[in-house]
Amino acid sequence: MNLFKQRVADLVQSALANMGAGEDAVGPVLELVEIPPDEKLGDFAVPCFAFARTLRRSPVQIAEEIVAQADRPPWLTHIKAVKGYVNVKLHRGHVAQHVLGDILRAGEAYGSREPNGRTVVIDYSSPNIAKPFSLGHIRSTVIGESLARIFAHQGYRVVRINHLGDWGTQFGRVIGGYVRWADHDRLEKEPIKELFRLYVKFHEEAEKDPALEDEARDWFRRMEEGDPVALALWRRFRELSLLELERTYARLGIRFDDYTGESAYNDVSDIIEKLRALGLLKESQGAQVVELGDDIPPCLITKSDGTTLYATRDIAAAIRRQEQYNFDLAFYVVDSRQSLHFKQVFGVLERMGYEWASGMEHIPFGTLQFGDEIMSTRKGNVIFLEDVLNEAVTRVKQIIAERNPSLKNADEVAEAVGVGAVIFNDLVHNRIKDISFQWEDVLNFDGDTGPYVQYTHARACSVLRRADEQGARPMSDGFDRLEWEDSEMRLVRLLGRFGETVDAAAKGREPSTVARYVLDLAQAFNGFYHSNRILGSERQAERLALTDAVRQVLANGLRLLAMEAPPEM
RNA sequence: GCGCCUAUAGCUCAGAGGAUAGAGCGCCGGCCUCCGGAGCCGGGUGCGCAGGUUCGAUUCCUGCUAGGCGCACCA
Repeated sequence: MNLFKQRVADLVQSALANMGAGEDAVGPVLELVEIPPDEKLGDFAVPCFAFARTLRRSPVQIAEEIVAQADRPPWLTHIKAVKGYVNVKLHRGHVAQHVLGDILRAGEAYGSREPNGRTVVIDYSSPNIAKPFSLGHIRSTVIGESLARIFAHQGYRVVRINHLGDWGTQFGRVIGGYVRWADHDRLEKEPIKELFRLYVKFHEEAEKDPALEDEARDWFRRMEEGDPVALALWRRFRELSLLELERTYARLGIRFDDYTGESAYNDVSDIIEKLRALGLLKESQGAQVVELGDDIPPCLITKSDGTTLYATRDIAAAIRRQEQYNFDLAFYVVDSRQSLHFKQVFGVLERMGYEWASGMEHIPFGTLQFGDEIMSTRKGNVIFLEDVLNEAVTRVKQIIAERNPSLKNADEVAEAVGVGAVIFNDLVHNRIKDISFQWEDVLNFDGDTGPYVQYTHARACSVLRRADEQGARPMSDGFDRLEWEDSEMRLVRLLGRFGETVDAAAKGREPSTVARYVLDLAQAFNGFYHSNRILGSERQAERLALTDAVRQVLANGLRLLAMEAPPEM
């Protein structure tokens, strides 16, 4: 639809020029073009209030003059001045031909852009290993993956990075717990759960006996110094955890390109040397810091005991990523509570003189809350992602058994729909808002949910399948020669907005824009479906084409959300 | 104390300066021997408060109120 939007802008622009108001006087019209609130008014509208000052006439008059001055090209059927707006209706056949033709031609690539030669590296998910993958991690994981798909669709080369939390004092605690209380049988059978138990127990005991924290710090110091005993334990924990993690990612349809974790950056002496050489490093209370001006607190580079901090490793990681991938943009899909941390990291990189630091961006998201409490791994107050996925899949299986017992691949479909429900429930929310996790929301599949969208897609597939069985063929060309009805055009217009929806999602780094769009499209199609006959109608061929276009765009949208689109469910 | 984020319908949330502010959940009432009822249609009280910018503010700015979060050796 951008094509038509541009045409409308050009039309009005040249009408204004005829009236003696060139672009230098009134500015670009394109930015003003909008979609009227009521479709009866037209496809596009240009408000004329902004021209009133320079033209020294009322908006109502200006709109009328524009209408009088404007050309009447064949793609336009109606141009009218209403209360200071210029309202334009497009030739329905031209629009349908443009939109449906594009969808048919592009298929999976509909709504995408040509490769732009730019690279974006996206750091997301990045769980602490040796802790279970809790529900708290799902936001970063699904938002990051969706952004990866959206940016790939926008023509970027995307590098998916999982910056594993495989280093740090939490391993000191796990080792501390391991040497005291390990259940070796259980460690073999349920490694993650056992390691987690040790971690939680250690944390609880340390609240009673603060000396334990010193012991944990000591274990971590030994790791950093290369102590073979500490490292062997650490390596085992890491391997066990990674196996579990990869199984979960497989369920979510995610494959990372780079699993370089924090442990790769435990030697940051070169960074520290560079900071010192640049004169950025200052000593403060025994620690080394970089000062960042009056607005934000200094960034801590090393602790007083000489060990490194998260920020230091993030700085090292950023430099390595730039060297390895030569990125234009680097996203960090991380909890909004860490925004100060990223300001500090980016600030240090800028002060180090790295121009590419301007392409670094923290993509914050709100906290997932459970009831009134924030989920805290330390307190053991967590819900495991696997449990949520399993509950959702079980619920889907029940529904399939009730309503579609003859479905083939029922288990596979239940997995796609159950997992999709969980993903969608997260992505449909604006990412910056806090989400309160409710079982009844995740396990409800009516209304604005993933299964609703998938169901609509399956329904469209079902219609097309039946048509095929009857030998009915969708129309494939010549859409411009038809008279299109209101209800059909409503769908065509919506289909035509998919590309700009993906643009907006990319620009705002906001997957929920796509989630909202697929809901709108599903809703519009279901409305159409219930009030219009497709098969057996006089308009069967064009409505089948419309159905196929809806199927395609829903599938494309779901894919950008990292969801499956099963043809039956 | 300083800083960041949030405030829209009973609840969960859309609305990135424009014409009567929209969905879903829940509640009530409907849906054709026919393409999938995880569906469709109907029913409504709302932009936290006060200023400002603008032809026009739910949207931008300032202040206030309320909630959440962060602020040196955790990540």
